[in-house]
Amino acid sequence: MSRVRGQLEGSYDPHKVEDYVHRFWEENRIYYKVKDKSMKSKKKYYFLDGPPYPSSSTFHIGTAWNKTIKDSMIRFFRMKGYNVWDQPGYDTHGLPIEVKIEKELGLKSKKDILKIGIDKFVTMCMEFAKKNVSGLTKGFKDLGVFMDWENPYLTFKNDYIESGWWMIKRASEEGLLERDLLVHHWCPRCETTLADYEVSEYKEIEDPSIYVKFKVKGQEKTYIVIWTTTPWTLPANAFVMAHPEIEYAEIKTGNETLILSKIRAPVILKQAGIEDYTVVRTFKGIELEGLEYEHPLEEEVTAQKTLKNYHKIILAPEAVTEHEGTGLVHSAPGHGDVDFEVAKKNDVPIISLVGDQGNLVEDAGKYSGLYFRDANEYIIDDLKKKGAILYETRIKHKYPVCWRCKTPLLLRATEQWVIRVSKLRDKLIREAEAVTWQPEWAKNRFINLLKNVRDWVISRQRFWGIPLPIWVCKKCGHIEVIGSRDDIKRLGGEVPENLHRPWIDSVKLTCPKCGGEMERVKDVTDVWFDSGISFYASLGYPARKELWESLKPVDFITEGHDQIRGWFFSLLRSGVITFGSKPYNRVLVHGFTLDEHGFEMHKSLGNYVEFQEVISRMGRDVFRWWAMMTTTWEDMKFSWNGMEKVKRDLSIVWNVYNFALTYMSLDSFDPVENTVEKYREYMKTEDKWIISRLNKLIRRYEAAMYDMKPHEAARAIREFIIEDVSRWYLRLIRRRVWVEEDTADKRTAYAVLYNILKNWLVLAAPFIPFITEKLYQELVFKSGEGYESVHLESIPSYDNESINEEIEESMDIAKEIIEAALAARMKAGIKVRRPVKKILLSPIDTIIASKLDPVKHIILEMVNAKQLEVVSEGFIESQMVKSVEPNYSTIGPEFKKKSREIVAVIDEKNREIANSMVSNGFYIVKLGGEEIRLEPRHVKIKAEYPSWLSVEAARIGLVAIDSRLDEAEILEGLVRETVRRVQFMRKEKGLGIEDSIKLSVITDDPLLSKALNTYRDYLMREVRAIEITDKPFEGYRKEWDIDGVRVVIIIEKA
RNA sequence: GGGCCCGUAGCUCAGCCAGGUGGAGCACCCGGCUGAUAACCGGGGGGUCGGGGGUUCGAAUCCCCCCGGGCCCA
Repeated sequence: MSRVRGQLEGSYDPHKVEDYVHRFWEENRIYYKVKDKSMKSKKKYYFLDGPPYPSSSTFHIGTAWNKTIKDSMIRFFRMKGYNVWDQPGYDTHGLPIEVKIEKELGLKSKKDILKIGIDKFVTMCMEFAKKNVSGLTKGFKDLGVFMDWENPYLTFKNDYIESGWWMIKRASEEGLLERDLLVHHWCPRCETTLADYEVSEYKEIEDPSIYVKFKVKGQEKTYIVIWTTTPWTLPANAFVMAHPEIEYAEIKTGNETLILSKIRAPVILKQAGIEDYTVVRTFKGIELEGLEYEHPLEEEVTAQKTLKNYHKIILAPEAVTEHEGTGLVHSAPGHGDVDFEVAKKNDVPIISLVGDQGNLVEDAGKYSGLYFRDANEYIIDDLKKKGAILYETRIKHKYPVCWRCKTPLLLRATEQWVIRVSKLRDKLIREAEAVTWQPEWAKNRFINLLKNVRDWVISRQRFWGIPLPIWVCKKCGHIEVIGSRDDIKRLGGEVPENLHRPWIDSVKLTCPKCGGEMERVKDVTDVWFDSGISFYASLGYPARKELWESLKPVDFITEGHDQIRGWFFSLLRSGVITFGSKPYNRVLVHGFTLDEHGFEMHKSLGNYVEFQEVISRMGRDVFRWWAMMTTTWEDMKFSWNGMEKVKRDLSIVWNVYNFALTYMSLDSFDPVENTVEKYREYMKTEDKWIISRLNKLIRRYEAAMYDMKPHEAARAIREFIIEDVSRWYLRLIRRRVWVEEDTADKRTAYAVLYNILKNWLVLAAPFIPFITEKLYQELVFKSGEGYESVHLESIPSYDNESINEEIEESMDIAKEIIEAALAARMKAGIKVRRPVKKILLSPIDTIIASKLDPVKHIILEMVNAKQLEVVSEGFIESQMVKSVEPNYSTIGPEFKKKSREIVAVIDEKNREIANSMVSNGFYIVKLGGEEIRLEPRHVKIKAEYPSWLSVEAARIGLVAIDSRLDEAEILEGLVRETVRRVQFMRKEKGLGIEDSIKLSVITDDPLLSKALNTYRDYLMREVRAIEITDKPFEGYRKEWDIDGVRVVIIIEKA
């Protein structure tokens, strides 16, 4: 037989609960059972984890939020009957880990790495990643995240690398893969290119700022003026850029003519100390197109032999502004990104005159061998000698430096491998349009990014990453892109045990074209490559096809809004390259975690909070529920205060279940036997009401979860358990469950309470898995029903029939009336324990009166009144008593000496005067035979309710309490005061609620004696007394004062 | 410099999409209740709804500009 027999010890202690639940899950292998159940379903749900980067073994609060959102969603869909794919992942390659290892080993440059050996370096990177992966996994498990932690996808695994190769092969098959010369930031000390996202650090640095004259070809003493802060790029100058719309000026200074921006000219000339000049003419930049010039260093620089053929003005609005410079921009396509783009469009050769270590190359002629920044002074010197400098100064500005060694970077053209993603732009946009985004604005933001999509440079000159699967024939230059380990074998290569560098570097293939030896390109891929392919690579595709075939496409992903440009984009890009379609269907964007004031959390700012501290101060459920209640896609301001609130809420939840358990256990309530259906006919309004509320909750909750608004679901479950159950339903059924006898009414309350509490646990389980498990064990599983774990339950479906709008409306009205009536009682100074005779209600609408019937008993009990009377509109107001006060400021001046007597009359005949003023508008005072007419201006008319009527205005009308107490009410009040005191003493003595007592109440007060007599049975039942006397006996004795009446109470356990 | 998001009571946040007398919790003060009790309920004070302008009979809500914070890009 099943019956409730659970117990909760003490008050809510998150750590005790969570430790217990962790042990329970562990010992009973609950995760595996949940997973087994889920796997039996045919409804697939492919969730894909955005892999965190394991640069440390602990995580940020934001990461905890991220995983909590995922866990809650996964748990919901499992409990909804889906077969959820829940593999977590880690993004393990890349520079950040390389740097950590370099620091650990004290390495300063790329050369140092080569010195100790790539094999040793890469092995250490892998060990470092593994160590942190296991640390992070431990933390996520601790947070209660139910994912497949035994089988995470790790991007450094051979299988994963092989899946990556396949995509590059696909890109190559689609004609998207190319080797190209590209301008990128370069660190001359580390000897490597830096990806855009790595160029993030800037330093205040001093540089020359020079205005240089280039002589216009075929015109005497006429010059265009350019401005630069990097004189070392001048040897590589190819052309000059101008803006077609900007106004330029031709200016005569002495015997020279200068051409530059009209707006900038006065500023620059003033700086240069030239005051005597005339503006010959002004014109639009478009007129400058094609104007040829001579470079002042044509003789010094070897490369200028080629470049001089391109020296002319090219229109390039994207490169020119009027805010600084001269409106004419010197362009060195090998050392500037815009320059590079413009050069390509105009078929200008890309010539870079700086080598790997930052020294100018042979083609730089006179300057070859100089370090690029040192070359500045020599170049300026030469320009001066040639009279090519208009003006020279120095400026301080922000200049990008290497984030590792702080060396100033330079822009340089190098050969890189590129995937021509820009060719896929339209397809990317079309596919992105078909994705469901929450919130809506994320989609717009995403599409806008796609409109400006750029080609993808995938090669990096690094070590710890997926090696580029590209081999080049040393003999004929033929290129082979490898898509798998089998491809290596096919081309006569031997597959190394570890596919990373350096082992893969020594794999030689045989050229299928000429039979020559092929060598691998030394590069690895951009880190974004790794996580972007996770949608299929995590499943082992294409080596193993079935899994991806059966799971595709991804049903749900969620990450922070920085990943709109990051992972969401790289996934889509990879999806379109490989399969020509979007890899995911639904995206939920979440916010960032900021400090209490809305600023970024940073260890250096001192506002960083360790997640471990959150766990130890608040507990896992507290954090989870708090985080899940903040609007998912907005930034979350960290708040201890906010979590305190949630902790309190959880403590209320604990108390609610404790209440239920206490009484149900006491009465051996059998939840299997006593179902809600069985007691439907006994249900009172409050029962039907809470069931209606529950079904509405389920409806709202389910809609929110399917709509990817988990915060709405998390808030809804709070609202229900705190407001509807704890603050209302429980108060209403208290008296029903306190009854000692086994009544249908009590069983009905139990059946309903059990039902809503059990269902609530199931709904809340995805968010707060620990406390719900504990309470489920106590309330449900120990009662001999349900499943082994709450997480094996199914989300209940709602029943429209049970949603009863009429009852909910009635209850809302009842709440209003009760609230107003209690306020009215307070004004009258009558404690709730003392019954009152009557509540008067004067509703604003007759419909309200018609809805009172089902809730009348609730109103009467909560207000402790005997009667509820609906009165007509205006009735309560009509009870008002009018009175007047003399208005001295009018009486005095008008009546002078008679004033005193008139005031006396006003005082004496107050009511009469007031009524006359209201009905006639005046009052005649007879004073010593004289008739004096009092006008309204002489008095202040006041209207007040009589003292026995206490009135409170509510939205639904006026509510009043008739506070005149008869003896009957007084007696009853006295008994309730006595009951209260006995209960207090029982509690003090530590008696259980089921214990019976012997009771003595001794008093001299005749009224109390009478009360005790009259309500003897009631008193005995309330305090579970089996005997009552007015004689003293040995027991727990206490003297009390009940509103001035002395009474001695003695109790003893029977 | 550009795009997107956020700004509401001392604090944390609903309300904004769909315009109609600004809400909740915490904290503070006052009162009550009492076998959920280190809990709970009621009342009170507390607001230029970031600032300014516009649309409208009416704006926290819609539009524009500015300020502060966040993300992404240049």
